[in-house]
Amino acid sequence: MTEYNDPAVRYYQKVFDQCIHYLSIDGVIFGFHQNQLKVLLLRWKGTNEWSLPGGFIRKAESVDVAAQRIVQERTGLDDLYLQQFHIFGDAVRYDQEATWRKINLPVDGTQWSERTISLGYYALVEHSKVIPTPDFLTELCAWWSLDDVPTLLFDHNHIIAVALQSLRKDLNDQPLNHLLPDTFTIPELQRLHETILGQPLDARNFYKKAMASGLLERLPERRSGTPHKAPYLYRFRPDEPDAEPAQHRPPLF
Amino acid sequence: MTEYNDPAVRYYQKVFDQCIHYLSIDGVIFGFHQNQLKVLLLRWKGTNEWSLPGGFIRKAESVDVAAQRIVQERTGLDDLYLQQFHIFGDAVRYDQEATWRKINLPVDGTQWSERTISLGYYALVEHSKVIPTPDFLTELCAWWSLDDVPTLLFDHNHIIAVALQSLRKDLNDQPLNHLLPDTFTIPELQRLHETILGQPLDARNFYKKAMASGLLERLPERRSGTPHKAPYLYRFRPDEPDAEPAQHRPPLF
DNA sequence: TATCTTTGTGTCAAAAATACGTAAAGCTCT
DNA sequence: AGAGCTTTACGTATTTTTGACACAAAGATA
Repeated sequence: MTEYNDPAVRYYQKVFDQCIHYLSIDGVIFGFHQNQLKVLLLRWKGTNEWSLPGGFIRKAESVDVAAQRIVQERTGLDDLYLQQFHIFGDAVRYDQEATWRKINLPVDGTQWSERTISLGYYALVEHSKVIPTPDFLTELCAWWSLDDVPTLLFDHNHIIAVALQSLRKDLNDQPLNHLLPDTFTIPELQRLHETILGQPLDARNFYKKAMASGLLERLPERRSGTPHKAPYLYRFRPDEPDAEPAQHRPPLF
Repeated sequence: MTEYNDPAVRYYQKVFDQCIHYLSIDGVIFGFHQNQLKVLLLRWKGTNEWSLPGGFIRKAESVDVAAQRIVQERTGLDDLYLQQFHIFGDAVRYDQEATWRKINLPVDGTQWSERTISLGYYALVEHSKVIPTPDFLTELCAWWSLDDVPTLLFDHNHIIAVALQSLRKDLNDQPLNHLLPDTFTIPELQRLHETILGQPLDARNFYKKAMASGLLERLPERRSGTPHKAPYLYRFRPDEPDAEPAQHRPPLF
C-alpha cells in the first residue's frame, strides 16, 4: 500500500457508514382502456388507503431488474416496457407519522423514521393482458382512471403527476405500441394521444400524420360493430433489423 | 395494533435489512470555453487516473442538496443549475477489482465489493467563474474538452455520454445562459449550440431565430479585437416576473 | 329509404424551416 | 492608403410542415 492509502481507506470507511440508504422503486403502470388512461393502484389491507405498487431494491440487484420484478409481480407480465423518469429524494417527502397511522403501523418507534429514496419508473402495458395482483401488504389491485385517482399514501399523487409529465414529454420517442393491443384502429390511436396530451386533435390531420410516420401497417380487416363506418385495423410495423435503433422521430403531434 | 400488523412489521424488518445501499452522485459539470464544450475532471492522488467529481449522499440529505454540495465543493459556485438525468444501477457497472487496483486500494477485502448506485446529475456552469478544486482523494481538478476526454475510472465515460445525450435532448427547454458569461455575441451562442448538437449551423438562420426567440437583448457595445466585423454583445433578457415558469419553447435548432 | 355519425382522402392557406444573396465592418498585408 | 479577406447583420426566395376545413363513402339506426 502506498503512503496515502491509509487515510483514504479510513475516509471511505467513515463516509460509507454515514451513507447507508433505503432505496425503493415506485411503479406508475399505465394502461389504456375504453379511451381512458389508467394507472394500477393497490389498496392496503384493512384500510381504504391506496398507493402505487412499489418495492425495495435488493442488494446487488440491478435497479432496472428490480423495477421489472416489481411490475411483473403486480401485472403478471414478463416483457415490460419500463422507463425510469425521476428520483424522489427530498429530505422530507411526506408526513411520515400521519402515513404510518393510516396504514396502522406503530408511530412511536424510530425504526420507521428513516427517509426512503424512491426511483420513479413508469411502465406502458397492454391493459387487457394485465392480471392485477395485490402483494403482502395489500388486498386489492385495481385500475384507476387518471382523472379520478383518489388521495394516495406517501407522495404518490405527486409521483403520478411527474410520471404523466414525463410520458407527455417523450411521447414521440416512445413506443406507444405497448399500450395498445396488437391490432387497433387509427381513431383508437388518436384517443390514446388525446388522453396523454390532454387535448383533442383533428381526426383528419391525425390520420395523415399517422400514415406519414411509416410506423403503421394496414391490415385487410376492418373493425365492425360500431354504429358508423367501419375503420381499418392497423398494427405497428415490426422493427426493421437493419434500422437505426432509437432514432429521433419527428413529433406525431 | 390490528391483527395483521405483526406480520407486516416483520415483513418490513426483513425487507429493510436486505435492502441497504450505497448511493452516490456523479456530477457531469459542463462548461464552455474557447468554442469548446468542457467537463470538469479529477486526477486521483499518485496516479494518472481521472474520474468525474462525485460523492456519497448522506443519510436524510435531500439528493438535490447533495448534488448541489458536491458540485459546489469542486467549483466554488453557489447557485448552480443542476439536472438529474439518469440512475446508474446495474448490478455490475465496471470491473471493480481492476478499478481498485488503479487507485491503489486493497483488492482482497470484501468491504469494497459492494455495488454502488449512482445518480447522474449534470451541471451547467460559467467556465470563467469556476475555481477547480480537488477533494481528499484527488490532487488535480481540471477542465477537459469533451472531444479528448481520456479513459476514466469506473463507468464515467459512459456517464458522460449519457449526460451529453440528455443535454442534447432538452437543449431547447434548458436555460443555456448558465453556460455563457453575462454578455456574449450571437456567433458565440451559435458555437455553443453547434458543439452541443455536434453539427454546424447556418449563421444567418441562427441569427434570425435567436432574434425571434425574444430571449435576447442587444447591448449598445460591440466586441472588438477579432480580425473581422465587430459583433454586437447580447445578454439574456431577465425573466419577466409575470411570465409562465418553464414554458415549452419552440426549438431554436 | 332517409338520416346521422365517423372514416378515409383531398385541398389550401398560414407558418416554419431552410437555402442562399449581399452590403458593411474590421482586420491584415502589401 | 487601399486591396483582399473573413465575418456580421440583415434580407429574400424556396421548400417543408402545420393546421383548418371540404367532402364522399361506409355503416348503422330510425
